[in-house]
Amino acid sequence: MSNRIRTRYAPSPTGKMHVGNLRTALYEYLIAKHEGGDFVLRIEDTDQERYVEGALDIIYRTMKEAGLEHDEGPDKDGGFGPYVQSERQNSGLYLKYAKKLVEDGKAYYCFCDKERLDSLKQVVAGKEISIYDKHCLHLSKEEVEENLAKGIPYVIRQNNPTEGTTTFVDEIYGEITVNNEELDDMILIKSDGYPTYNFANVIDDHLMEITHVVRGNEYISSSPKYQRLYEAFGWEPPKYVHLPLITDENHKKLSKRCGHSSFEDLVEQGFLPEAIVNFIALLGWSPEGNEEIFSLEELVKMFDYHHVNKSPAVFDMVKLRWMNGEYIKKMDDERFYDMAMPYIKEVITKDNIDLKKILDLVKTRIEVFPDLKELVDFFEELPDYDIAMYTHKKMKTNSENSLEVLEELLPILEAQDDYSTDALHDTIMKYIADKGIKNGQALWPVRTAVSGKQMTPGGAFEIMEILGKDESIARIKTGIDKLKAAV
RNA sequence: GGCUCGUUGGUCAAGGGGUUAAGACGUCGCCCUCUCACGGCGAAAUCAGCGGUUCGAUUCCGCUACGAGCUGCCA
Repeated sequence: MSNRIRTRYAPSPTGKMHVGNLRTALYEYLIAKHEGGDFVLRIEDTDQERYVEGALDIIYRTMKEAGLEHDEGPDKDGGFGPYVQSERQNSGLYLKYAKKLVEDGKAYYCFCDKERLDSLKQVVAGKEISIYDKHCLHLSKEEVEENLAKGIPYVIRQNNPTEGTTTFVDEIYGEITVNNEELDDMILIKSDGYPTYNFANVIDDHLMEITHVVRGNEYISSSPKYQRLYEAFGWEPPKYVHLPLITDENHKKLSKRCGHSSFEDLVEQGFLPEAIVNFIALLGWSPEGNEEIFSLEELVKMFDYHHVNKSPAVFDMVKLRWMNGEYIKKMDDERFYDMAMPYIKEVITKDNIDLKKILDLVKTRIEVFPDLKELVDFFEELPDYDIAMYTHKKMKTNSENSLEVLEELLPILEAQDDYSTDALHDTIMKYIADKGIKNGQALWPVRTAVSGKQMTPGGAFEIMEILGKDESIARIKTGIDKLKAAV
């Protein structure tokens, strides 16, 4: 075997891609690419019951969007195919290896039916558990042959010792030892002839020469059994890298219900793939310096799995939002316009307005695209605002002096045709200087009149430029009317 | 219940016998400013608890508590 590093991402086609799985895929990719190795995609579809139509497309699409390009996979033969377990199964591959274990006494046929298995179950602490009692291990070779000949459904189970201990080494958690009496005789081949994940994964990882098995923490307690499988075959076990769990804010496993458990959900909520990737890379791992914003290429350069954390990490949406905002701010304008346009069109339907200028205003003010809608809706239509908004202590404005300013400014603005930000700036600042007032005393009422909002992206000049002369004047007149009616 | 793993501010985390216990998000304050942001500056906030080892434990060991995972013919 060569020293070339090979990792694999081995999802089941059962639906959307969970962020925990995506992080696993990411780390597998990073481990391989950091060393110039191979990243393999293998589809584990041995459970036909859970197969979901279209799930395969989701896997391909998600990996593509996340930038995790695989070197080998169902669509890219690298000489270790097939890369789909159901196809591998067709050649009788798994059964062949299972039979080899049977011959060596490391596995055995089991003909126990559901009723007998159920009778083995017991309820402990409110949970149903069952440990197989090795009943069929004691069948004679003749009895087994006879049952097989009769066509009685069977499974093949691993034959684990009941004494002694089994130890395996995890790159993150170190040496882990368990008593063999804890090892259940897990099923290797199901009665439908398909292998279980537990078995197929060992066979395929070995056959595909996977050097680093990276997977979630939940497999750690099964690993001693895999270890025994490798030993039974006389194969060298891979390096194990078990990753800490990602939890929700309540420290519970991320569930489908929380709305941000899958890559798809996140994208739908307006998050950028590269921000998601960047964020999850930092869940359970941290680089050496103080930087936190990294491209995939940079992650490849810096990633070192030896620094992966042992403890679970909370998936913090607030920080993800911040990070997404950072990506938006750095995004080049064209891509930003493209991505933001569908959202702004939801709230602004008039066509005599420069949407790109509005988007420029909003770029540093949103963390996620849908945020922009409520920021810019006033461009579409002046809200029916309360004139209390004209009163601002710090600006030293109130209804009376706001009305005065607007009435004085109205003819000046009506006389002006150049509504560029610069021109507006010059004329209004001149008015302010001549009158000898603070900037805010004029600018606050004007901004309020043209926007009808307390807070706006951009100031009075920018808003008026975008609105244009007619609409600006109309809104100022509306402001004057509102104020007159109240004074 | 059993087994396994984990526990540094609210969150992500660095550090690993002697440190003022990094940094980031968030929070709060100040500056900038026509508002909101951006940007800049600053502050509050952490070693789960108890024992042990040691001149000295956040760091090593043990126990407890809490959390999580596994205990499927799911992966």
